[in-house]
Amino acid sequence: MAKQMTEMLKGTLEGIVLALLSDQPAYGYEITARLREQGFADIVEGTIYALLVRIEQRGLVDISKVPSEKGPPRKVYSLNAAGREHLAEFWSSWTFLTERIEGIRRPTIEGEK
Amino acid sequence: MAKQMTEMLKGTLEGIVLALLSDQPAYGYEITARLREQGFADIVEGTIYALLVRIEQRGLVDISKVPSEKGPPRKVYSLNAAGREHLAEFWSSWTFLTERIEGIRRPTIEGEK
DNA sequence: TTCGCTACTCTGTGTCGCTGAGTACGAGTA
DNA sequence: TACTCGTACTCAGCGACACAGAGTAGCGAA
Repeated sequence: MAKQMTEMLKGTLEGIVLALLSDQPAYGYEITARLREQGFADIVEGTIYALLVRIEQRGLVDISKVPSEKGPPRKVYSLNAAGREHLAEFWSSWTFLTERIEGIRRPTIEGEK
Repeated sequence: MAKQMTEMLKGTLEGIVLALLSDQPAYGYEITARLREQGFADIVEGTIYALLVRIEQRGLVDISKVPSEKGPPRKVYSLNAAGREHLAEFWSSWTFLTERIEGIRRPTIEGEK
């Protein structure tokens, strides 16, 4: 899906993961898998884990270790109050951006195609 | 509009500028002004010029110098064939991303708000 | 024992937007 | 003349983020 995607994901991937976590708690490997199902086929595992470390250090999530039947223990992340607030800000920024871009796209629709 | 915006603009700002240029040729200062009008109030001039240098080096735009009544000569950028193709790819990536994100947002709408 | 899946960690790299300062030109004003 | 103001572009350095790629570790099946 091209290198453009890599750049576009900067900033939005974090919001996407927070949104997933707001639906229900999850651990890294699971999040990666879920993203792949949802169409982000070439998301890199390392990227997700790094992102999770980041949002943990910022205090947006709570963590609990849960033993796994298969493999090492899971670090389960759940969104806390700060995380929900951050997510709300993300949605507001995202809405702002999409509205502007649609505004720019509109007059151009004839042009491309 | 927060630091989130800075990250979100990565990758998309280039598409936005290409879209503006596909509407009509323009020079740096003008593009900056136009973006500000359209709501991107705190876009930094230096960012736009750097971006223009980049897309020039990638051969997405043609350039002509036009004398200005007020100030230094203008570097007018116009989208060429490669640029239009790149723009089309941008729209396709953008559409992909917005669709996924809306798909994730939907089940969460109750949650935030 | 080896293979494969689960699950997480870590170091280094490139790209991008921002910061902040600088250059340069012309017109109006004191 | 000297000053300021608006136009127009340049540049060095910084921080944040996604990716590349390799490594560690646990478990079950062939």
